[in-house]
Amino acid sequence: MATNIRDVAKAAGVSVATVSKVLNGYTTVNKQTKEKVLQCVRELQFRPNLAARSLVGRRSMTIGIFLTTGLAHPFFTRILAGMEQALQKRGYDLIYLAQMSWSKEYSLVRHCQSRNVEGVVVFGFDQGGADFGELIESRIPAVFIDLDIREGRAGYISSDNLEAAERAVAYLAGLNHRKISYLSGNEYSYANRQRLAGYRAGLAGAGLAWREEYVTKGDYTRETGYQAMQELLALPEPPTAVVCCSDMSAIGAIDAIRDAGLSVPKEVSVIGFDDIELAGYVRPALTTVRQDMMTIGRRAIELLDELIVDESLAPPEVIVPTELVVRESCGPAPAD
Amino acid sequence: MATNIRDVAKAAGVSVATVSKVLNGYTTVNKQTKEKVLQCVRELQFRPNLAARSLVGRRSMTIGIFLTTGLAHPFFTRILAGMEQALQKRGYDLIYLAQMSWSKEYSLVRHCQSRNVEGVVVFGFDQGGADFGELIESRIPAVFIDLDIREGRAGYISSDNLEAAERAVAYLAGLNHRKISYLSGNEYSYANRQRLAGYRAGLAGAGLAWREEYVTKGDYTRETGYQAMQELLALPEPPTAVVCCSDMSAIGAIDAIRDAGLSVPKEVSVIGFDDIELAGYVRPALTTVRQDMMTIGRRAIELLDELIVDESLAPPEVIVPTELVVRESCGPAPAD
DNA sequence: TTGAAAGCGCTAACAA
DNA sequence: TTGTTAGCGCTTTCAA
Repeated sequence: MATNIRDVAKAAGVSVATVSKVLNGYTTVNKQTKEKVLQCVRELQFRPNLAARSLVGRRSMTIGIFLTTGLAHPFFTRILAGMEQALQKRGYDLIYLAQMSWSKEYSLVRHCQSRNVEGVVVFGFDQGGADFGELIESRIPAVFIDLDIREGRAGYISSDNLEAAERAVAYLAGLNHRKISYLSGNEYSYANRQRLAGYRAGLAGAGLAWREEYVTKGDYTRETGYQAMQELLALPEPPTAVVCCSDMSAIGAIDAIRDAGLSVPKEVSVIGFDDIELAGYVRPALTTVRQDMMTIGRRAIELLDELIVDESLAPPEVIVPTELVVRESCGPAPAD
Repeated sequence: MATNIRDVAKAAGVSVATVSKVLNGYTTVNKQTKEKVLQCVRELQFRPNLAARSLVGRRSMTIGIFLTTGLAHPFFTRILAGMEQALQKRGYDLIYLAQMSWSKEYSLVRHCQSRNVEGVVVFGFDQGGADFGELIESRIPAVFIDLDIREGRAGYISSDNLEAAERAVAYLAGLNHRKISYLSGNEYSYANRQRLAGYRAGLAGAGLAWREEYVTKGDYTRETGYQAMQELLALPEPPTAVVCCSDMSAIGAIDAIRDAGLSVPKEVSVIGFDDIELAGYVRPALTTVRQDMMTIGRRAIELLDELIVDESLAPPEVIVPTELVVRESCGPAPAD
């Protein structure tokens, strides 16, 4: 069986209370006693049982992560990798809340409580896709990724989508493009809405008019990217440049452009979004907006830790800068 | 605060013991009492506190996952996605054991015990890279992925690497290749060793001689793939076909072939391993061995569950079949 | 068929 | 400065 606090107490010749005090950093312990206890802890490789500890109201050092996107999300690994260092540094383990199914029956809050989760990271929800009222009310600290919820003890973190899209448009305008389109992602996605706003701002900044028909619908996938691009190309005045909501949709768009007998970037320039691994491998290599998902993951944990530690902390909002990665899919606007 | 068993007991007008019995499926409860209790549980959305439950020796419904590869591993997401369904179905949550650093101080066993983890899946270790003696001794159920440990309550699961490499060689031999090379991954990787053995078997099956110089060193990465291929091409009698230990190393090899002024598959055929997303996107698209990581993930959880539930179960060994995905990177051997 | 009570490993209030 | 003890939420033995 695992060693417990009584084994340590016995070995050190003190009471369990003393061991507990040493372990919890109380200063009212004699220095020598403390040393003795610490040594026994090391020798026995004692680790307090976290179930027992959290049962008495102490910290469980557990952070939950909750997703709907499913694990298949292209970013998930990078976010997790970013979280890893922060988790280790602050002593948390991450529990993947798999027992969910977003139904009436299921309560994320209950799940967290039953597991003594100290805080939760939520990722992959669209606006209006789920009701987080219960979570907010419960006052369980929460950090949302890519969803602008900021209330009670819940805050959020996301890339600077607005600025990124604006810059993408400006970059294209600098290449003399005047017919610039935006290939949308999921309509209710916060990130997509921000990008759309950035696109609009970029247009304005470049002195270009907003054209309803230049904004298509889609859902971030290659398939809808392909389809949307086809529609764009069928327009009386097709765009010469497209800002895409994701790299996958950009790849779909490029396929459509190619299938229409046109070339990228000669006749149409394409900018992706995300900079997934694929972006550098496809031909032409994608010029794209790089999202710093490692930083987002790391900061998410840091924010959550702050929310956990400080009950009265104002709900944070963190916007992480992006980077335009110039590769081969954009070129000067073709002469009319 | 969260509802507890006493709230339920009060609401149902029974004792906590009765509620507990209902919750744990005891049959010694009056049917009406049971109904009443169940209804209160639903209404209050009661979920037993798992910390308390596991403290009294009951199940924690927690499975740990432990990696050294780091999260960046290309398969990790797919494995996790495979695990997801099995976890949900069997009622487990997955805890990512982040507090590790493979040092003398750290004890995976203690970590598991302190978190009341019922079983652990281990992924990303090379043979001899770590000592799992303590884990085996502890009798904590464990399932290793891609590492052939089978002892006590620990078993493993992996792709059929041997058969896969053998088939790859046979495929190439069928294309009339007689100078077939193996581009190695990490020397101490179990998967790599199996593939090497498969390569050898394939050679034998095709009546080809083993040539020391046709087996290179590497570590699965694009960089070492590039380098190894360069060495191969510098040989007096360079191979006309290469079986690679991974898709990334295959991509590196293709780069090297191209940089040497040769073409794939015209002058050199290349087979990858894994079938990562990229494999279908590079030019030429990679012919490769597809590993079914979703199945590996799912089965890993299922195996672990069986080990947890049945104390005396023999340590399992599961080999998952692979599939040769034929794309564009292999062709007939060039005429001499 | 039900309930009272002990105890899992730990922390913290209180007493010594 | 140290130890005794109650109690966290739950399960389980034993008695009713």
